[in-house]
Amino acid sequence: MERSTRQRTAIRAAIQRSGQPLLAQEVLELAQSAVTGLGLATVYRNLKAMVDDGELRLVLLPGENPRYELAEHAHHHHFLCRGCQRVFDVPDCPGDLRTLAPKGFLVEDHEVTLYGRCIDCSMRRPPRSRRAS
Amino acid sequence: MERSTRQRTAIRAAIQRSGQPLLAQEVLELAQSAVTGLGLATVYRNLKAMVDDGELRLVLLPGENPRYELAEHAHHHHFLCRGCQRVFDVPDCPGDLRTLAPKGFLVEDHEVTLYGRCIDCSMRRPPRSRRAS
DNA sequence: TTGTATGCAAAGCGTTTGCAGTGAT
DNA sequence: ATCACTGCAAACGCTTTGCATACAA
Repeated sequence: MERSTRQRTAIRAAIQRSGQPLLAQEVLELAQSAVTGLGLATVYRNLKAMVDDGELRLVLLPGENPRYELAEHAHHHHFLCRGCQRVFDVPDCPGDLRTLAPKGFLVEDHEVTLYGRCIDCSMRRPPRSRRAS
Repeated sequence: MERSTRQRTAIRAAIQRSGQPLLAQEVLELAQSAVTGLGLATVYRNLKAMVDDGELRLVLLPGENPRYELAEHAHHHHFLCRGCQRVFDVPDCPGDLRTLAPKGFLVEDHEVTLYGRCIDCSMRRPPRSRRAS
């Protein structure tokens, strides 16, 4: 049976309050303000359990360590800000990408990641150039 | 100055012959047939040097270890086969994805990964269902 | 001969696991 | 009183680095 602990409550609250996909390390830091002495292994174990429960979703971006977000939202993608390294939800989806694959290949899923500057960082220090995307 | 060694030659040849993005471990195994005693550290050092030279391109897919491919081709994406774990080039590109991002966000780049079954695996053992993509 | 490249082993980094002790039920 | 959960430390898988030797120039 699954028990309700201060640790799990703090971990859930940290992700809920942040509103963004978080790294395990970020979850630890946020949750430690509620539970001093919280250990990283506990964070990992709870994150894994919550993903298995379907409460959280694993957010995997190319070359990035795993992040975790609430599993509320439907199919969506992510935006990684090169200024602050934060990840934001992208509610839209380019739609059917099946036609991109070579003939005879079956496309079951797709993943789209956008890179650039979030609204905060684009106002703070605009990039000098931007490749077309 | 950069030297031409049996090791580097074998590493380059392995990637050229395979025609697919390869993991460091896969490069090692292929190149070892030409250079017995080849070490993994040498593979990593050469891959890194060749990426810096612009000869190779790093292929980062969500949740996957880095792969390496020849830097010949223009902008393209990748298809990861769930049957054989091999990665294939996807020559096409959905095009402009800038409009997907929230207002005020600057999109500089994008990455698209398709998941499914390659032509070999789709003929060998067709999947029972396929989500729309 | 010179100094980059190599192979091995050790170190790093993020994540997972073993274990004895803690605490929710 | 149970037994799942916790914290710590050790183990893991992949990648990088230190160091003495080998070899391309």
